[in-house]
Amino acid sequence: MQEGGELIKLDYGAEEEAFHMNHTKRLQPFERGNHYHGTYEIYYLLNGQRTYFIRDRSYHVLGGDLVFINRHEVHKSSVIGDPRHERIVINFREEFLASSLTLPDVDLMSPFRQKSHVMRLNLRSQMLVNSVMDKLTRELQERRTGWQSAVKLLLAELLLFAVRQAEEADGQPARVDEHPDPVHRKISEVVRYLHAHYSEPLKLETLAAEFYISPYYLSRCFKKVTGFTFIEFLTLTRIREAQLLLRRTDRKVIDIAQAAGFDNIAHFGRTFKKATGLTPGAYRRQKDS
DNA sequence: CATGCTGACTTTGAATTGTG
DNA sequence: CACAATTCAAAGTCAGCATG
Repeated sequence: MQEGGELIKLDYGAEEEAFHMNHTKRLQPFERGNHYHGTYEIYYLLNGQRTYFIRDRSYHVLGGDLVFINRHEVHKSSVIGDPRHERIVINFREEFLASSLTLPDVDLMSPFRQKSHVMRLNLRSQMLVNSVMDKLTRELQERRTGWQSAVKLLLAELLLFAVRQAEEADGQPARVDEHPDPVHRKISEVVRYLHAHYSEPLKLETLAAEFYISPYYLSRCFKKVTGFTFIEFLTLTRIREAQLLLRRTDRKVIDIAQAAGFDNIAHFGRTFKKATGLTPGAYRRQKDS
């Protein structure tokens, strides 16, 4: 991972903390490897342009766009054209707001559940977001009395803004374009296919045949777009489904393994433990995260 | 750009044995 | 009985290098 060209980097708190903000300006190409986590993420691109892969498609993100990524959603940003860009990333946990702020008339988390992950803002809205970001930065830097409350309130303000913005945009769809690169579109199709068929036996070769491309090419393009290898992605999808079923149902582990696409329990257990650190049974008994 | 080959590496499945 | 761990060979994947 290249680190050159960073001009501003403000980090507050470790990854595990409830709230985390990072403002970075880059001149050199930079790829943050694919990942997913239990925190909500707000990505604000101040200028430049990026490709952002989220869940099953690539977005062409421009300066002034706000991106909302739900917990556990797979995402990865990468270069498109000019590598220079400036961006703010905010991560926070559910409890951060929920534990101290109850707003009965609005659901602040709704922006994370929208159909489109990217919100394109007009200049006026961008100014508003900029000012909230500035205030957040200042609070985090100066840490004056009550700064933690101030951060919560500012985050709530940002989210409330997004909720309203989403409502307005509902009328006139300010659609964010599908990614221009045909390879990205193709891989989006493949990912959607995987999301629909993970419970069946799948291998690269048949998948490639399904989409009329060579397995070699598919393997490479898939990695380039999603940041995951084919197997990594497929396993991730299956494990997450299994986790869901373990949490939400009381079906037997064997059935769940089957439903998630593992036709071999031994292999399922092994893979599950590697991915989550727990055996399926232990995971079910824990029931947090 | 799309593809093919190769060899190192990882994943998978069946059988078996262990645990509560 | 339901689940977990281990072992081992076969099957599958993937990065690097090569090609039209």
